Amino acid sequence: MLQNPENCAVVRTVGYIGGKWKPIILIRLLNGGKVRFGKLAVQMPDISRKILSQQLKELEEDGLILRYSYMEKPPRVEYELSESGKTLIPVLKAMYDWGIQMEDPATRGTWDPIVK
Amino acid sequence: MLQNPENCAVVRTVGYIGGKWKPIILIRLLNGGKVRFGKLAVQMPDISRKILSQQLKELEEDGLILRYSYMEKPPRVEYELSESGKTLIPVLKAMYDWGIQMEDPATRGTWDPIVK
DNA sequence: CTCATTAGTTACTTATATGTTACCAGTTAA
DNA sequence: TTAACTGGTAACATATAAGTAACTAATGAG
Repeated sequence: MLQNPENCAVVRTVGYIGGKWKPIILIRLLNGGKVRFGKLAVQMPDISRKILSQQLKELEEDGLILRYSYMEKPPRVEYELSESGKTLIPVLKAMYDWGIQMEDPATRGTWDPIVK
Repeated sequence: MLQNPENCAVVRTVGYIGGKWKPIILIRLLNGGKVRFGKLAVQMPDISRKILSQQLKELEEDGLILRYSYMEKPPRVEYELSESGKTLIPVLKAMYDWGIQMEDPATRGTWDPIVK
């Protein structure tokens, strides 16, 4: 995880949810319910499956998501926000709102998975 | 800055304030007023002056802080949160509170520049 | 004259994050 | 019997972030 020499709580939070992909993964799981690995991969075309797998494993190790693996062939694995992960919702909301404010109107995207 | 292929607002926010040092710098400037470069350097013993300088420049280029350079020798430079930077306060607060929740009690630090 | 002062920069090195490609296993359908 | 399905992993390559050491310039103090 991100180094944190001064043991700053904000840096710690960045370590848990920062980076290029973790916010997107978390937002995909925000609406609740289990989501399959393959569905996440389809929803995020630009992330490689290796990185997706790696990020999911880190989120699971950090206790933010739960992983359900069914012993079937072909395999089926589902992910879901944990109780601890749900406490992130107001944090993600604050970061999301601020990021919207800072968005260049000319480059404005339509990507808005936080719908409610 | 951090790549953001899906143009996600949360990732954008991480790009502005993420990393190992930016949260700490911003928190140091939260209480308002101008702070000299050297004072920041003393308050953050583990950051090299080169990196501190670089991070301050990025924050300034992003419009989050203001830089006042007085033409004196030896030089004097002061930094201050901009109006745009002040809009970060609720975001940092949310991230700070969450980070405190996640802190391992055994490793609990005493570092708490958000005093009020 | 010489040294300390301040806020940097330049060149170079190391660490961390992210990415590409190829490969695997057990079952079902063609 | 051959291919497709799924959720990975291993080996390798690159990109970004962070760190180190040496150096600069104008003035004042000793």
